Amino acid sequence: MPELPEVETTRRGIERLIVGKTVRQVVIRQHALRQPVPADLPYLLQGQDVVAVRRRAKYLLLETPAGSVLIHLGMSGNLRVVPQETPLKKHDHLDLVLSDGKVLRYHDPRRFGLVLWAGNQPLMHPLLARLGPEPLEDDFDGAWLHRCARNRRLAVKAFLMDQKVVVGVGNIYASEALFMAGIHPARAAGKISAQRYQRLADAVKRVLFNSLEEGGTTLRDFSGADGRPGYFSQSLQVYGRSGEPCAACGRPVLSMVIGQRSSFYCNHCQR
DNA sequence: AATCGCGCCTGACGGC
DNA sequence: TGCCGTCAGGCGCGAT
Repeated sequence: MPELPEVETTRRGIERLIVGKTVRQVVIRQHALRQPVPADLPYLLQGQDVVAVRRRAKYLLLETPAGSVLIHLGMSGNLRVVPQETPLKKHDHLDLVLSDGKVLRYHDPRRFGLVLWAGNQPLMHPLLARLGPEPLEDDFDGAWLHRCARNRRLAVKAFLMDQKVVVGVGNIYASEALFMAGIHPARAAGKISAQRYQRLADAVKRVLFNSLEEGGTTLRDFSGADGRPGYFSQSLQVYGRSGEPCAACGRPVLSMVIGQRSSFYCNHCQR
Protein backbone atom coordinates (compact mmCIF):
# COMPACT_ATOMS: atom_id res chain seq x y z
CA MET A 1 0.00 0.00 0.00
CA PRO A 2 2.07 2.82 1.25
CA GLU A 3 5.08 4.64 -0.07
CA LEU A 4 6.58 7.66 1.60
CA PRO A 5 3.66 10.07 1.04
CA GLU A 6 1.14 7.62 2.46
CA VAL A 7 3.31 6.79 5.48
CA GLU A 8 3.98 10.47 6.15
CA THR A 9 0.26 11.26 5.75
CA THR A 10 -0.43 8.56 8.32
CA ARG A 11 2.22 10.00 10.64
CA ARG A 12 0.77 13.48 10.46
CA GLY A 13 -2.71 12.11 11.00
CA ILE A 14 -1.97 10.14 14.14
CA GLU A 15 0.64 12.47 15.65
CA ARG A 16 -1.64 15.06 17.21
CA LEU A 17 -4.06 12.37 18.37
CA ILE A 18 -1.58 10.22 20.29
CA VAL A 19 1.35 12.40 21.40
CA GLY A 20 0.97 13.22 25.08
CA LYS A 21 -1.34 10.23 25.68
CA THR A 22 -0.47 7.26 27.87
CA VAL A 23 -0.71 3.69 26.60
CA ARG A 24 -3.17 2.01 28.96
CA GLN A 25 -3.41 -1.35 27.26
CA VAL A 26 -1.95 -3.24 24.31
CA VAL A 27 -4.19 -5.80 22.60
CA ILE A 28 -2.56 -8.16 20.11
CA ARG A 29 -5.09 -10.28 18.20
CA GLN A 30 -2.70 -11.56 15.54
CA HIS A 31 1.01 -12.05 16.18
CA ALA A 32 1.80 -13.45 12.74
CA LEU A 33 2.90 -10.42 10.74
CA ARG A 34 6.01 -10.49 8.54
CA GLN A 35 7.85 -11.05 11.80
CA PRO A 36 6.01 -12.04 14.98
CA VAL A 37 4.73 -9.16 17.09
CA PRO A 38 6.87 -9.41 20.27
CA ALA A 39 4.95 -11.19 23.01
CA ASP A 40 6.32 -8.77 25.61
CA LEU A 41 5.15 -5.66 23.74
CA PRO A 42 2.27 -5.08 26.20
CA TYR A 43 4.68 -5.38 29.12
CA LEU A 44 7.11 -2.92 27.51
CA LEU A 45 4.48 -0.36 26.47
CA GLN A 46 1.81 -0.26 29.13
CA GLY A 47 1.98 2.90 31.20
CA GLN A 48 4.35 4.61 28.75
CA ASP A 49 3.67 8.09 27.38
CA VAL A 50 3.85 8.64 23.64
CA VAL A 51 6.28 11.53 23.29
CA ALA A 52 6.71 11.66 19.50
CA VAL A 53 5.73 10.00 16.24
CA ARG A 54 8.60 9.91 13.79
CA ARG A 55 9.13 8.50 10.32
CA ARG A 56 12.27 7.01 8.81
CA ALA A 57 11.83 5.75 5.24
CA LYS A 58 8.52 3.85 5.20
CA TYR A 59 8.78 3.03 8.91
CA LEU A 60 6.91 4.82 11.68
CA LEU A 61 8.42 5.15 15.15
CA LEU A 62 6.20 5.68 18.18
CA GLU A 63 8.58 7.06 20.74
CA THR A 64 8.14 6.56 24.49
CA PRO A 65 10.60 7.10 27.35
CA ALA A 66 11.17 3.33 27.50
CA GLY A 67 11.90 2.98 23.78
CA SER A 68 10.24 3.10 20.38
CA VAL A 69 7.71 0.92 18.61
CA LEU A 70 8.71 0.31 15.00
CA ILE A 71 5.78 -0.01 12.59
CA HIS A 72 5.76 -0.84 8.89
CA LEU A 73 2.54 -0.92 6.89
CA GLY A 74 3.70 -3.44 4.28
CA MET A 75 1.48 -3.49 1.18
CA SER A 76 -1.92 -3.25 2.80
CA GLY A 77 -1.55 -1.83 6.30
CA ASN A 78 -3.06 1.25 7.87
CA LEU A 79 -3.23 2.93 11.27
CA ARG A 80 -6.32 4.72 12.54
CA VAL A 81 -7.21 6.47 15.74
CA VAL A 82 -10.77 5.48 16.57
CA PRO A 83 -13.11 5.57 19.58
CA GLN A 84 -12.68 2.55 21.82
CA GLU A 85 -16.15 1.19 21.06
CA THR A 86 -15.48 1.07 17.29
CA PRO A 87 -16.47 -2.43 16.10
CA LEU A 88 -13.58 -4.62 15.03
CA LYS A 89 -13.12 -5.38 11.38
CA LYS A 90 -11.41 -8.40 9.93
CA HIS A 91 -7.61 -7.97 10.05
CA ASP A 92 -7.61 -5.44 12.90
CA HIS A 93 -4.51 -7.07 14.39
CA LEU A 94 -3.44 -4.74 17.17
CA ASP A 95 -4.79 -1.94 19.41
CA LEU A 96 -2.99 0.54 21.60
CA VAL A 97 -5.64 1.74 24.04
CA LEU A 98 -4.84 5.31 25.06
CA SER A 99 -5.54 7.33 28.19
CA ASP A 100 -8.23 9.43 26.49
CA GLY A 101 -10.28 6.36 25.57
CA LYS A 102 -9.21 6.41 21.92
CA VAL A 103 -7.49 3.47 20.28
CA LEU A 104 -4.62 3.41 17.80
CA ARG A 105 -5.66 0.48 15.61
CA TYR A 106 -3.38 -1.42 13.21
CA HIS A 107 -5.14 -3.09 10.27
CA ASP A 108 -3.34 -5.17 7.65
CA PRO A 109 -5.10 -7.79 5.50
CA ARG A 110 -1.98 -9.22 3.87
CA ARG A 111 0.14 -9.09 7.03
CA PHE A 112 3.28 -7.99 5.20
CA GLY A 113 3.69 -5.26 7.79
CA LEU A 114 5.62 -5.16 11.03
CA VAL A 115 5.13 -4.11 14.63
CA LEU A 116 8.40 -4.44 16.55
CA TRP A 117 10.12 -3.05 19.61
CA ALA A 118 13.18 -0.98 18.71
CA GLY A 119 14.47 0.13 22.11
CA ASN A 120 16.08 3.48 22.79
CA GLN A 121 18.29 3.67 19.70
CA PRO A 122 15.68 2.90 17.04
CA LEU A 123 17.78 4.22 14.16
CA MET A 124 20.36 1.56 15.03
CA HIS A 125 17.79 -1.20 14.55
CA PRO A 126 18.99 -3.58 11.80
CA LEU A 127 16.02 -2.69 9.62
CA LEU A 128 16.87 1.02 9.74
CA ALA A 129 20.64 1.14 10.12
CA ARG A 130 21.54 0.70 6.44
CA LEU A 131 18.89 2.74 4.71
CA GLY A 132 19.71 5.39 2.14
CA PRO A 133 18.95 9.12 2.43
CA GLU A 134 15.51 10.64 2.83
CA PRO A 135 14.42 11.88 -0.61
CA LEU A 136 13.14 15.23 0.65
CA GLU A 137 16.37 16.06 2.51
CA ASP A 138 19.23 18.01 0.94
CA ASP A 139 21.73 15.14 1.09
CA PHE A 140 19.68 13.37 -1.57
CA ASP A 141 20.57 14.83 -4.95
CA GLY A 142 21.65 13.94 -8.46
CA ALA A 143 25.29 13.60 -7.48
CA TRP A 144 24.38 10.98 -4.87
CA LEU A 145 22.31 8.99 -7.39
CA HIS A 146 25.06 9.21 -9.98
CA ARG A 147 27.66 7.99 -7.50
CA CYS A 148 25.45 5.10 -6.31
CA ALA A 149 24.76 4.01 -9.88
CA ARG A 150 28.40 3.56 -10.89
CA ASN A 151 28.96 0.12 -12.44
CA ARG A 152 25.40 -0.92 -11.76
CA ARG A 153 23.64 -2.65 -14.60
CA LEU A 154 20.15 -3.13 -13.20
CA ALA A 155 17.24 -1.13 -14.61
CA VAL A 156 17.06 2.41 -13.25
CA LYS A 157 13.54 1.80 -11.97
CA ALA A 158 14.65 -1.11 -9.78
CA PHE A 159 17.67 0.98 -8.74
CA LEU A 160 15.40 3.82 -7.64
CA MET A 161 13.30 1.42 -5.55
CA ASP A 162 16.40 0.10 -3.73
CA GLN A 163 16.01 1.52 -0.20
CA LYS A 164 19.80 1.72 0.15
CA VAL A 165 19.87 4.20 -2.74
CA VAL A 166 17.00 6.36 -1.54
CA VAL A 167 14.13 5.52 0.80
CA GLY A 168 10.42 5.91 0.37
CA VAL A 169 10.15 5.44 -3.40
CA GLY A 170 7.98 2.46 -4.26
CA ASN A 171 6.35 1.13 -7.38
CA ILE A 172 4.00 4.05 -8.05
CA TYR A 173 6.38 6.95 -7.53
CA ALA A 174 9.29 5.23 -9.32
CA SER A 175 7.25 5.16 -12.53
CA GLU A 176 6.00 8.70 -11.97
CA ALA A 177 9.43 10.20 -11.25
CA LEU A 178 11.01 8.51 -14.27
CA PHE A 179 8.25 9.86 -16.48
CA MET A 180 8.75 13.35 -15.07
CA ALA A 181 12.50 13.09 -15.68
CA GLY A 182 12.11 11.66 -19.20
CA ILE A 183 14.14 8.53 -18.41
CA HIS A 184 13.15 5.09 -19.71
CA PRO A 185 12.56 2.75 -16.73
CA ALA A 186 14.53 -0.14 -18.24
CA ARG A 187 17.69 1.89 -18.92
CA ALA A 188 20.72 0.53 -17.07
CA ALA A 189 21.33 2.62 -13.93
CA GLY A 190 25.06 2.93 -14.64
CA LYS A 191 24.49 4.41 -18.11
CA ILE A 192 22.73 7.59 -17.12
CA SER A 193 24.54 10.93 -17.02
CA ALA A 194 25.03 13.05 -13.91
CA GLN A 195 22.89 15.72 -15.51
CA ARG A 196 20.00 13.34 -16.07
CA TYR A 197 20.34 12.06 -12.50
CA GLN A 198 19.96 15.64 -11.33
CA ARG A 199 16.67 15.78 -13.21
CA LEU A 200 15.65 12.47 -11.65
CA ALA A 201 16.46 13.57 -8.11
CA ASP A 202 14.45 16.74 -8.67
CA ALA A 203 11.56 14.69 -10.09
CA VAL A 204 11.57 12.35 -7.07
CA LYS A 205 11.38 15.32 -4.73
CA ARG A 206 8.62 16.96 -6.72
CA VAL A 207 6.43 13.91 -7.15
CA LEU A 208 6.68 12.94 -3.48
CA PHE A 209 6.11 16.49 -2.29
CA ASN A 210 3.12 16.97 -4.59
CA SER A 211 1.58 13.68 -3.45
CA LEU A 212 2.09 14.64 0.18
CA GLU A 213 0.18 17.85 -0.47
CA GLU A 214 -2.74 15.76 -1.76
CA GLY A 215 -2.70 13.39 1.20
CA GLY A 216 -1.06 10.53 -0.72
CA THR A 217 -2.42 8.16 -3.33
CA THR A 218 -5.55 6.11 -2.76
CA LEU A 219 -5.85 3.28 -5.28
CA ARG A 220 -7.69 0.66 -3.27
CA ASP A 221 -7.95 1.07 0.42
CA PHE A 222 -5.34 3.55 1.56
CA SER A 223 -6.62 6.29 3.82
CA GLY A 224 -5.17 8.49 6.50
CA ALA A 225 -5.69 8.22 10.23
CA ASP A 226 -9.11 9.79 9.94
CA GLY A 227 -10.22 7.46 7.14
CA ARG A 228 -10.02 10.12 4.44
CA PRO A 229 -8.53 9.00 1.12
CA GLY A 230 -5.59 10.65 -0.63
CA TYR A 231 -6.26 12.45 -3.86
CA PHE A 232 -2.96 12.11 -5.69
CA SER A 233 -4.30 9.19 -7.77
CA GLN A 234 -5.93 11.88 -9.93
CA SER A 235 -2.48 13.33 -10.59
CA LEU A 236 -0.76 10.10 -11.63
CA GLN A 237 0.63 10.57 -15.14
CA VAL A 238 1.51 6.98 -16.08
CA TYR A 239 0.99 4.56 -13.17
CA GLY A 240 -1.93 2.26 -13.93
CA ARG A 241 -2.64 4.06 -17.20
CA SER A 242 -1.66 1.48 -19.83
CA GLY A 243 -3.25 2.36 -23.16
CA GLU A 244 -4.29 5.84 -22.12
CA PRO A 245 -2.72 8.77 -24.00
CA CYS A 246 0.50 10.16 -22.59
CA ALA A 247 -0.20 13.55 -21.00
CA ALA A 248 2.76 15.05 -22.86
CA CYS A 249 2.65 13.56 -26.38
CA GLY A 250 -0.63 11.65 -26.69
CA ARG A 251 0.94 8.32 -27.61
CA PRO A 252 -0.35 5.37 -25.57
CA VAL A 253 1.21 4.71 -22.17
CA LEU A 254 2.95 1.32 -22.18
CA SER A 255 3.72 -1.14 -19.41
CA MET A 256 6.41 -3.72 -18.89
CA VAL A 257 7.62 -5.86 -16.00
CA ILE A 258 10.89 -4.78 -14.39
CA GLY A 259 12.16 -6.63 -11.36
CA GLN A 260 8.84 -8.48 -11.09
CA ARG A 261 6.94 -5.21 -10.77
CA SER A 262 4.63 -3.56 -13.30
CA SER A 263 6.17 -0.43 -14.71
CA PHE A 264 4.46 2.28 -16.74
CA TYR A 265 6.09 4.64 -19.19
CA CYS A 266 5.88 6.55 -22.45
CA ASN A 267 8.22 5.14 -25.06
CA HIS A 268 8.40 8.49 -26.83
CA CYS A 269 8.95 10.84 -23.88
CA GLN A 270 11.26 8.53 -21.92
CA ARG A 271 14.65 7.54 -23.31
C1' DA B 1 29.19 -7.76 -4.85
C1' DA B 2 25.30 -7.47 -7.57
C1' DT B 3 21.24 -9.31 -9.42
C1' DC B 4 17.31 -12.26 -9.95
C1' DG B 5 13.39 -15.00 -8.61
C1' DC B 6 10.57 -16.41 -5.03
C1' DG B 7 7.67 -16.41 -1.10
C1' DC B 8 5.21 -14.35 2.55
C1' DC B 9 -0.70 -13.44 2.74
C1' DT B 10 -5.45 -11.97 1.58
C1' DG B 11 -8.73 -9.96 -1.48
C1' DA B 12 -10.54 -8.20 -5.83
C1' DC B 13 -11.48 -8.99 -10.41
C1' DG B 14 -12.12 -11.13 -14.99
C1' DG B 15 -12.88 -15.20 -17.85
C1' DC B 16 -15.07 -19.43 -18.40
C1' DT C 1 -22.99 -19.54 -9.18
C1' DG C 2 -18.36 -21.06 -8.51
C1' DC C 3 -13.66 -21.95 -9.62
C1' DC C 4 -9.26 -20.57 -11.26
C1' DG C 5 -5.65 -17.57 -12.66
C1' DT C 6 -3.72 -13.03 -12.20
C1' DC C 7 -2.64 -9.07 -9.95
C1' DA C 8 -1.80 -5.74 -5.98
C1' DG C 9 1.34 0.54 -3.03
C1' DG C 10 7.02 -4.21 0.13
C1' DC C 11 10.79 -6.53 1.40
C1' DG C 12 14.12 -10.12 2.75
C1' DC C 13 16.10 -14.46 1.55
C1' DG C 14 18.78 -17.81 -0.96
C1' DA C 15 20.84 -19.13 -5.34
C1' DT C 16 23.74 -17.80 -9.00
